[in-house]
Amino acid sequence: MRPVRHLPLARGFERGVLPLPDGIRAHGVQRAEAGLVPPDLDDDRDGHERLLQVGDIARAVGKTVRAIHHYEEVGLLRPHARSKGRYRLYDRAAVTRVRWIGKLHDLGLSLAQIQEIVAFWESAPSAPEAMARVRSIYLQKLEETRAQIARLSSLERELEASIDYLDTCDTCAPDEIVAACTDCNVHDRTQAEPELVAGIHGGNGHSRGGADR
Amino acid sequence: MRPVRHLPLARGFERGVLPLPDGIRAHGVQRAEAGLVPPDLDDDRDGHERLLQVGDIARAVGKTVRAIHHYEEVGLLRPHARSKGRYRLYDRAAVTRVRWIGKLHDLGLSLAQIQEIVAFWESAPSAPEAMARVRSIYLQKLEETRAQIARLSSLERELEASIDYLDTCDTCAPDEIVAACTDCNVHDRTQAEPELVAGIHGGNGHSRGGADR
DNA sequence: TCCAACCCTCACGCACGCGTTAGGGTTACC
DNA sequence: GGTAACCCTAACGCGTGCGTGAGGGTTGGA
Repeated sequence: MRPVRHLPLARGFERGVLPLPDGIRAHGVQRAEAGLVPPDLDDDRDGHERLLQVGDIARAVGKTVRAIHHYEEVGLLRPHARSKGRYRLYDRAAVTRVRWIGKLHDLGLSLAQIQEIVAFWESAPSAPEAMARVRSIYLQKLEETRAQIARLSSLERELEASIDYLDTCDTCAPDEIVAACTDCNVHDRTQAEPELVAGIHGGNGHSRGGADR
Repeated sequence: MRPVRHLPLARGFERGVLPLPDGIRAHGVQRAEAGLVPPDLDDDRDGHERLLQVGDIARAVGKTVRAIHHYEEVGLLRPHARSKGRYRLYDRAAVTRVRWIGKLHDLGLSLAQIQEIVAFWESAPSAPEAMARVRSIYLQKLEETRAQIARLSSLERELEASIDYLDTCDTCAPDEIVAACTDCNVHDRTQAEPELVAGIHGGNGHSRGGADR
């Protein structure tokens, strides 16, 4: 049983399932007005591409400056040039690159794995070979993604069933104690309790009289 | 920009995207003949439920013993009893419980968040209230799960498009150098390069002649 | 010339979910 | 009573993907 790669869940909903105690709040989301690149960033009148600073990239893709730096540290990205003061300067391909990194990451690849792709690409002997390799990786990811969608769809159905089931609890006596849920009788006996409901009670030791074999 | 909860990807496919060098192999998967509980584990002739050891639970749900211990450490699970020699003994509800934990975890809840649910449940003043709470959590998760499915489906389409696109590369001259891909002309010019393809080349510094503003 | 807003390079920190020794008892069958 | 297969507690380790200072330089407009 091995560590398992993960796909990101709905961003922004992950801070806790019960209300946070007062004073403990997830802190602000940086000033990422994502998607916007300074309006005059297209081309210079000399036809030169105007270069972007790291903050521009970060804002354009909705990541932090630190993240961009980190991608560079692990060999996923390199600035096109440096200013005299050693500021990193990027061309617009860098934006595409960082978005690409984000998507592969969303697909469950670790940064190290993405780096493998980059390294392979850059050292590939011939173009068709490189493309074939990438294609096969994408093909595998496609399968995995479909499998993941299937798993999530299954969980989706379980959630729906559980929610339906829990709806019935409204009719339970309002002063009923939770311990009684174990053998509650307000539910339709023909339909088994969903696992997502059954798991809540039971399995935590105190079911019935203790036994010592 | 905050840490992001993750959903597990296809289990078992996450070991690396390029072939592993000889001798470096993902290590064995424990003897988890998952799903099987000793055949005579139902009930005792006395009507007593036969209790399970931690290893039985682990095998039944496909987790490691260490994981089961860990769930106990974080307050998600308690053995029904202990043997004279302090072995943990579980009833079968524990199997359901651990599966439940696994599913919620798959849905992107951290163990701490799951624990919040357990804690709330166990201290809830009334049954309908507890159920309502759980219901609302499930409802939220349902939405997030649907959003995640949508995101993955979108990535799925991107993968498909990219694979199609890369298919065309077969017709490229077999000795073409990868650097030439940047302005390759074997592809259908009417269709833009997918981002999953565009990100591979470019964005890594060496595009055209260096500039120093 | 001044200043706000950026950017630079270290480098340590952290959350999560267990893996992995290490050292030593327990069970149950033969 | 031997032994193989389990189980116990305690405690450190790790891989990932950045967050978060600290201390200090750079840019560019007013």
